[in-house]
Amino acid sequence: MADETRTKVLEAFEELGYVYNRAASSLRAQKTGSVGVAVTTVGNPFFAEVVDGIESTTSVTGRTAILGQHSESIKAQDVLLNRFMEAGVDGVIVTAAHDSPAQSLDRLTAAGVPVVLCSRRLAGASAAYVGADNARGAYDAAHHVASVHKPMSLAFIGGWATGSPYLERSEGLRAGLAAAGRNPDELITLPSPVSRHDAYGAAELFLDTNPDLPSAVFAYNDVVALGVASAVRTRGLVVGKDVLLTGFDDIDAAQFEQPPLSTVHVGAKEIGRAAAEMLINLIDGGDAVDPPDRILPSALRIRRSCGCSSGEGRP
Amino acid sequence: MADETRTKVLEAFEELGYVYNRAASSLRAQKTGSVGVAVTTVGNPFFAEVVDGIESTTSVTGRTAILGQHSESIKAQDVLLNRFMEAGVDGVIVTAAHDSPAQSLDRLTAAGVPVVLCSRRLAGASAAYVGADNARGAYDAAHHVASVHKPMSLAFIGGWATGSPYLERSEGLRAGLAAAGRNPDELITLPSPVSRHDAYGAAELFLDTNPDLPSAVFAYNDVVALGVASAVRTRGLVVGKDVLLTGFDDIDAAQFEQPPLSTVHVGAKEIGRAAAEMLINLIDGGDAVDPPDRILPSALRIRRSCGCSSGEGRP
DNA sequence: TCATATCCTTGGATCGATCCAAGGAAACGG
DNA sequence: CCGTTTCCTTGGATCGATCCAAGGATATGA
Repeated sequence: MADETRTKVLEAFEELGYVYNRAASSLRAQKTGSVGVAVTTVGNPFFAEVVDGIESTTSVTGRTAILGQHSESIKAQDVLLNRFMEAGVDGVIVTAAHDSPAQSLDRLTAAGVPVVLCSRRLAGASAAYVGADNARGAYDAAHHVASVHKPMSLAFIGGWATGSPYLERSEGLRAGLAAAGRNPDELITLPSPVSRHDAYGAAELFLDTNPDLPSAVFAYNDVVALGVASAVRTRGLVVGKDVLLTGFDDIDAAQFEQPPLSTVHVGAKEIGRAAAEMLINLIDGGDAVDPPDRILPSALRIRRSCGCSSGEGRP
Repeated sequence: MADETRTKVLEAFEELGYVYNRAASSLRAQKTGSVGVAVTTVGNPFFAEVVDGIESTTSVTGRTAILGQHSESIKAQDVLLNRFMEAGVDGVIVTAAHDSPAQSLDRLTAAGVPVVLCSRRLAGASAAYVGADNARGAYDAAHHVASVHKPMSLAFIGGWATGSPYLERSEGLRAGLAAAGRNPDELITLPSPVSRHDAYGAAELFLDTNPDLPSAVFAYNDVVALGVASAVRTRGLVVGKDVLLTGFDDIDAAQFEQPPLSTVHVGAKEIGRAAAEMLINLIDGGDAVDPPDRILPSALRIRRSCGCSSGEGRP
C-alpha cells in the first residue's frame, strides 16, 4: 500500500476513534501479548526494582505487564495465578510466596504457559529460574569480613529459613568463613520475616545472647540490615565498629545509610530485565526443553558498615 | 442448581482444565475487568507505595492491574495509554508525565474510559483527581520551622516548577512563612528533576550562594531531601543544626535516615487506595458529572532533621 | 378447564481480529 | 496465445462468553 494511502487510513482511524481491539485478537489468536508478574509487594524496594526491570523490558516488545502482589500468602498467590490464567497471559514471572508447593504452578505449566521463577527457586517445579549468585555473594562477604576482623560471634539474621536464597546465602557464608580460617559452625542463624521490624527483634535477641564485641552480622538482605542497624544504635553501639554489618541486594537506600551499608550488589532491576528476556524467549521460541537457569553475577560492595576502612565512602 | 451438582461441575472444570476465558467475555461484554496504572517508575519509592495501594484495592474487586511506566516522557506515556486503550481497560489511574498536555487523556475520555489523576493535577483535563493536601502540609512545615528558628535563608529545593504539587507546596510554604512572621518573598526556589543526584547538585548551588547559617531547606519530597542531606554532609555541615531540613511524602526511608528526616506524611499507599476506590466508583456508578476531587489529609512529622529537639526520636 | 401471565430454558446471533480457502489477477514459460 | 504457477484479494468461518428472543413449562386467575 502506498505511503499516501497509509497516511490517509491512519488519519481516518484517528478521526473515527478506532482502536485496535486486543480482546478480539486474543480470542482468535490464542495469545494476549500480556505477561503476569507476581511478587510479594512492590512496597519492598527490591521487588519494586525487579518489577521496574520487568516492565521496562516487556514494554519495549509491546507487551503488557499485569501486576499482582501475594504478600507471601499462598492462597492469595493462587488467586493471582488464576486471574492470570483467565486473562490468558502468554507467560508469568513469579517470586513464589515462601513455602509454596510446586503444584501451585502446575495449572500454568499444564496449560502450556511458560513460567520464570524470579529470585526464589521452587523445588520440584519445572520452570525457568533467574536469580543472583547468592552463594558467591555471601561467600565474598563472609570471607572479606572474617579476613579483616576477628569478630567474637558471627550471625546470619533474617529471611525464611526454607527459601532457596536463604539456603544459598547461608551456605555461601559458611564456605566463606571456612576459607578465612573460621569454623563455619560458629555461624548463628536467626531467620525472621523480611521486614525492618522483625529484623530489629531478631537483632535484639542476637545482641542479648552474644554480648562480646565486635560481632559480625550478615543480614539476609538490606531491608533486614537496616532493621539490624536500628537495633544496634538503640543499644548505643556503633555499626561498623561494635557490629560489623553486611547486607544483601544493594537497594538504593544502602549507600545512603549512615554509615553506608556494605552489601552484595545483585542488580535487582537487572534481574527483572533478565527474567523478562528469558520469559519472552520462552514465549517466542519455546525451544527450551530443559527449563533454563540464569545466575546473574553478584558483587561485594564494601562501604563502612562492615568496619573495613578501605571501603568506598559516601557523604 | 443443587449444591451437589455445582460441586460436580466444578470438579469437571478442574479435571478438564477449564479456565474462564476473559478475552471472550471482554469482547462480548465490552468490559475487561482491568485497569491501567501509569506512573513515572516504581523504582521511586513513593510511586511504589502508590502502586501497592492501587493493586491491593483493585485486587479485592477481582480486577486486574496493568502497570506502565513513562519515566516522565510524554511520548512513552502516549504509547502506554494507547496500549491501555487497546487492552480495553475499564479505567485508568495516571500520574501524568510532567508538562503533559491535557489532550493526552482526550482519547481516553472520548472513549468513555474514566480517568483518575493521581498526585498531579492536569490543567484542562476533565478527570478526577486524588492527592495529598500539599498546601496544608507545606504550610505546617514552613510555619513550624520558621517559628522555632530564625534561619538566615530559606529555600525550596527540587521538583518540576510547573507541576501542581510544586505550585501547591511552594504556595503553602510562603503562606506558612508569612504566618510565622517571615517575608514569603525570602523563599528561594530551586527546581530540579526529582532524584537524589539532581537534588544534590541543586543543594550545592544553594549552599554556595547562601553561606550564612543556619538555613532552612524545604525539599520537594523525601527523595530530594536525601540528596540535599548528602550535599550538606559533604560540606562538613550538620543536618538539623546548620541546615534545617524538611522533606515531603514520608517514604519508608525517611524515619531511618540519620538524622531522622522531618517530613510531611501523605500516606502514599493510602493515596493509591483512594485513587483505586474512586476509579472503581466511576466505573461502577459513573454518576459523577463533575469530576470529583479528593484531597487526603497530610500531617507534619517532626523528627530531627529540622532541628527541633521536641521531635520524635529514632535509633 | 382454559386463557393469560411469569419463569426458565435454550438456541442462535454477536463482539472484532484472525485464519483459511477459494477465486481472481498477474506473471511466466512454452 | 494459452496453460500453469504464484501472488494477492476477498469472503466466510472461527474463537468463547454473553445477550436476546423465542418457545416450552409451570403457575395463577377467571
